[in-house]
Amino acid sequence: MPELPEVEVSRLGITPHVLNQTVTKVNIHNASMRWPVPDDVYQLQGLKVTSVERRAKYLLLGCELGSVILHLGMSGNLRVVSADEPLKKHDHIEFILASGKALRLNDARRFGACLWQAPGECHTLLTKLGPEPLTDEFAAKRVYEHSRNKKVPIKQFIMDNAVVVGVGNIYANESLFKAGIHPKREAGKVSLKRYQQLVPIIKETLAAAITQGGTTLKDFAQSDGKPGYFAQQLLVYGRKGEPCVTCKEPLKEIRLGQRSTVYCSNCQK
DNA sequence: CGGTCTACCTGAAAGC
DNA sequence: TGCTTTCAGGTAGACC
Repeated sequence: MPELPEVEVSRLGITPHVLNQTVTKVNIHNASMRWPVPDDVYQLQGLKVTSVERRAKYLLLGCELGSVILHLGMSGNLRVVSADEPLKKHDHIEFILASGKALRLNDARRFGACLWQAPGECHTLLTKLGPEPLTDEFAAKRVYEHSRNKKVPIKQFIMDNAVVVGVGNIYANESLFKAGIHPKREAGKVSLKRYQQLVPIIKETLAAAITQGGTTLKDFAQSDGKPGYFAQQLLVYGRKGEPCVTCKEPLKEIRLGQRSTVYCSNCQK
């Protein structure tokens, strides 16, 4: 999926097309996403989109009757196209805009979601989320304290939404490499000093990826269809066996929580 | 409670 | 060449 940078790039891309636009029609071409898409989503029809926000990897399109919640899963992406453009395979949901354009959610694997949240409500999916990584709430001291007595490997720890949201497999691998921390190290045994290095690195890595338009591996595209360019800056992800950029040792790969984990055994301790 | 594992789904790539 | 297996950006929910 799109990790946080890709979702934020999507938000930035669609906002000028969607914000303050009236949604003339909602088309649900395939309602079987991760959860069935509720008919509530049709409430957006005829209303103006008054906000386009992001919480973790969720996007929220607000109107006076509530908000549509979108999640891109592993393979989802959002595109803004002319409404008369033919649908592509896996274009499951579309929001036709008064401007003549359409916002389309394409998601081959359908791990994504489209849900509804009434005004003043906070969807249960959003209530248990930890701090946003790009805010001051995500601070080394807080993460350090949260990590005490945790035996889980540091990589899985920073991918836990209760610790910090939005850090997925790519950026977890990248951040740990830059911080020189072995991905398997117990979270509870990482010192405050090392969290003080890691936390800013996570923030910088995510921020840089947003600036680059995100990471395009295969599915992800920006809302105008162009790829993101951060993949060119990946130091370890997808580079198993290739030389470490620092010491030239071949990078190793292990599996943690069934996710591919690439690191340098020489530089990461 | 904390920790681990499965399940959801399509399609590209690797393996045979 | 073609069939089979593996793997992929996520994460809720089941299970121990």
